[in-house]
Amino acid sequence: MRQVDFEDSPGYALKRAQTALRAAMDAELREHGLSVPQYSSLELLAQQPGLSNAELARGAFVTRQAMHQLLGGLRTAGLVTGSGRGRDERLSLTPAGHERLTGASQAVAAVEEQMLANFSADRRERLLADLCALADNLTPSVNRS
Amino acid sequence: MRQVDFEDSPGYALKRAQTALRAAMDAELREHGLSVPQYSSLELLAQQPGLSNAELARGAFVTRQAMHQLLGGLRTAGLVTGSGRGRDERLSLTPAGHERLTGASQAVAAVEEQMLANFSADRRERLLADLCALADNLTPSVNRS
DNA sequence: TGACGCACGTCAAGAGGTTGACATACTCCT
DNA sequence: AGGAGTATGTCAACCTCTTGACGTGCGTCA
Repeated sequence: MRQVDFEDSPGYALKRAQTALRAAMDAELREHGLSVPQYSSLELLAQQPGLSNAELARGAFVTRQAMHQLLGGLRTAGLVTGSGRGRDERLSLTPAGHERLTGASQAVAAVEEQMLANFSADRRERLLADLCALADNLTPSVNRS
Repeated sequence: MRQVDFEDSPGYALKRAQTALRAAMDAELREHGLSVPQYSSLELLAQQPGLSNAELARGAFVTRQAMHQLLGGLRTAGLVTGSGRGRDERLSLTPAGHERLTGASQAVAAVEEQMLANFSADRRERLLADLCALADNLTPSVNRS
């Protein structure tokens, strides 16, 4: 039972790679007490403090609603805090959030390194550019500010 | 508000591309009355008739249980049928299943073509190989039969 | 042959996400 | 200034997939 030919489908390969990455990240992050979406939110907030709920949701590729309840968990865990009320609340990481993130971030970096094993710097750069091109080709409606 | 630097993360780019592809496929397949997992199952079965529930589940990157109930829908829709009982049931597409798939398959091919717009044959081939390498690097435990 | 391990099919329960809806606030356009 | 369109926060209901568990059939090894 070997693959036939749909392995040649870029869509299938994309899904396969993403699924594998997700599983690997999930396994590593579990030891840090974080889920993948939680980690993503923390990383996003660390690099772009002051984001709102909706902005964070877009960055993590989930709906506002999903991010809303996800943030609830991160708040009660003391990893994320926010200043401002309602619509213009600006979110940021707590010291505990930063600390938790550093460990998790290293673990994720290790996973990415494993994923890119044997990839030269050139190849990595080219792959990154290609992936961005794929996404851009599929979302032409995005406004160019 | 432009991306900072985590856009350089291959993991993030991968997720972004996969999310965009999923959304585009979902929009196209909706017009054919199929969800993405349903289409994936049909495509898988068309290329590898005689698969079992569990094999199909692995190919579609979901659990046996999810595939089980997914198949329920496809069966009642008359798109999939099976011969054999219980454990060694062999699944295959009905004529209606094949017909439904051909239309959907064209739509998906169009989406993939859009995704790969401006990609030369060389670049496509290289990208495909790279994606497979990513997945393989993350799943070293896979047996080589 | 009997026991162990393992994959499968399947049922039930739970977590996590999405869609839908509503009220509010900001922006643009006339 | 006013009104339409749009983005946001938030509540509720729903849906899909996962995790957990159970019984069963098949292979392997002592």
